Amino acid sequence: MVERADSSESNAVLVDANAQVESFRQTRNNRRSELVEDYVELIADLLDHDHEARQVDIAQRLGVAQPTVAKMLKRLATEGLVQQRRYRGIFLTVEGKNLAEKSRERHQIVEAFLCALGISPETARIDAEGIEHHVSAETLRAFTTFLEQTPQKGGMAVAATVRKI
Amino acid sequence: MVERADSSESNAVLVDANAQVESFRQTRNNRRSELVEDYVELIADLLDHDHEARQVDIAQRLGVAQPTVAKMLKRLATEGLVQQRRYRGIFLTVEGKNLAEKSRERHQIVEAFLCALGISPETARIDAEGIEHHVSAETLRAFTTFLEQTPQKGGMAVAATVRKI
DNA sequence: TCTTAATTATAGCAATGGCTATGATTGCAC
DNA sequence: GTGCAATCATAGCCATTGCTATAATTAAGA
Repeated sequence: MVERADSSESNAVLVDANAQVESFRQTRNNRRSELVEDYVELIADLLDHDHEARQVDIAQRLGVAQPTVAKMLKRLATEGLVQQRRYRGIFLTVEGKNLAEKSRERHQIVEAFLCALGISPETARIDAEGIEHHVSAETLRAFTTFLEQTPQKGGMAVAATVRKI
Repeated sequence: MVERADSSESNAVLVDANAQVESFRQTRNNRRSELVEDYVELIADLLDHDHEARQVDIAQRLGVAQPTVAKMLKRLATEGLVQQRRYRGIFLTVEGKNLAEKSRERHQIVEAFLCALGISPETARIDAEGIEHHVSAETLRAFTTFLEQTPQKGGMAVAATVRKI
């Protein structure tokens, strides 16, 4: 190891390296599962609403091309989350349904929480879409607690949002 | 367009498709800039602390291999965010410093906000690392407002965190 | 000075997530 | 039943972000 400027030369404080690397690793892991969660959540919504989930609709809602969806669905099928019959719609397996339900609940809590903070519904919707995948169980509990403690704004929002489907 | 089950057959409510696609697009955009922000923020921290930022240190803190860092630094250099001299440390350009400062501030507000909600410091650190990149200006303002309104917990946390460097 | 350890650069590979273009299939309408 | 429009499958491309292995360069110490 080459000698270098000692930290005592600076009054700057740095987060512990081991802790920081853990944060980055966790975040990279979350990033990898984000897409999967988005898909199953969207498929569940479409199934509830239209009683079927077609590739074209998924593609249109995600804003990507249909072959992109086809490729991802293959992956989800090999992971046992969806069941696809050629030229038929997509269906969720039990495991897929469980993941979808978990993701949807978390998504709605995050979105309701942001609304309860006074953030506009549009911004809350956009930000929740990105934030939801990085919210740990502990943070989700804190959000829920906050919502319960502010019924004047949050309570109704949760009720309205959680009961959306 | 093939006729399909009408939505009136279900009491499920679906978010407007145009709005939803916008959320997903925004999130994909955010994901693309996440890494850049992580790098410049980390480089700024290392420069403040050690007066130099070496590839090996960046790699160690991010938990990735050194060639991964080398490749990314090339990209940051072509984007005008860092200046690298072969076999020398990395330095931030003015533009890089600005981005780093913005990212760092946002990061610290998010982390302090989570702490103020009663979330443990470890969890707050991990979750903030993932959440920060998906927090819009409006949401950041809401977080700041919340921190100012809860000085008993949040105020000190912000002060301590924001003044960390 | 000269060796050597640390650091950086580069080559090449894999997985992921996009895309366009095009062919295969299905199912409704006639 | 047949044809056509919609949908899905597949091929092949690109960019990104990770990796290992290895070469090149720097700088510290003997």
